[in-house]
Amino acid sequence: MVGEKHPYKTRQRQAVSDFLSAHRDRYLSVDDVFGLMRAEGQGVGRTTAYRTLESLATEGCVAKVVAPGGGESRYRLIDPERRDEGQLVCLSCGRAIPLDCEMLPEFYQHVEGEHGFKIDFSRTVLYGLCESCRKGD
Amino acid sequence: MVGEKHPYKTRQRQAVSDFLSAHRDRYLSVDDVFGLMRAEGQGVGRTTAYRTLESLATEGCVAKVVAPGGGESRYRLIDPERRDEGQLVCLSCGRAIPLDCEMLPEFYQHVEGEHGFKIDFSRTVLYGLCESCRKGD
DNA sequence: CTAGTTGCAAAGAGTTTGCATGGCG
DNA sequence: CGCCATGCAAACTCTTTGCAACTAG
Repeated sequence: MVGEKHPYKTRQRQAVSDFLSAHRDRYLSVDDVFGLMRAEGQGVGRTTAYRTLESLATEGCVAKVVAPGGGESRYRLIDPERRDEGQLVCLSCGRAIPLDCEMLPEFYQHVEGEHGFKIDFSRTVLYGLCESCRKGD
Repeated sequence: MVGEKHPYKTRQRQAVSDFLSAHRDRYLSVDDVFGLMRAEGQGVGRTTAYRTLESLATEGCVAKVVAPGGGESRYRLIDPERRDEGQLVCLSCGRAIPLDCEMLPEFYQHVEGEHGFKIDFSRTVLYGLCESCRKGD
């Protein structure tokens, strides 16, 4: 299970963790989690979905970001195996693509050093169009 | 006036444009616009404030940015004179800061050329901690 | 048994929509 | 005059909170 820092291990918390784990390539809204889990017969209350996702985000297991236009928050399990900085999300297909790029820390440090702003990449998403959507559309 | 693509030129639209123009250095919430304009005797309806700001953002004259938790949106007139593409938002104080940085287009082009992903900076916000919050906290 | 967890219902903040009125061209 | 813009009130969306019932340890 993902967030071990909790006193109680409940069915709901386990189920949300498993669900996130099964959808690592997407940022999911609370309603995605609520609705899809219910459809799979692994339902949890909406309030519980909010609380569990929020708590996993605070623990640092989950990246929480806001949708491009505003509106709902979205969550994605952080992969501890990879240096999980830099997430690209395609505005067309919605897929999250990890950006493994040597220029990223450079950019990161430049903004911190020259502009005094420390970017938090677990809260930041670069929105745009992925390669296949640019060709397809 | 800022957004010339509209059939009618109304007092309200003019007033909102002028107001944004007089506060180019700040990101304003709808309530800032609504409240401050009213205080100055240049009031517009709240609905009109929403509609005008949204329309200016769609036209590309105005940058729209959402608060870290997904709270209110904030708007700022884009300065065509500057490389005005990056939007920083502080996770602690919520302040939005324009990023005028020569490295930004470089980074942008690198990600497009080398990683095949075309970042849309009008939809992207970099979240993190601003200078004063890093010192203060 | 005790403290943390759940989930319904209600409250809350921010935003959008329906619709009658008013103003631009 | 026709069409679009305005603005009030109501509806809507997303999220948080109150609270009684439940459950892991």
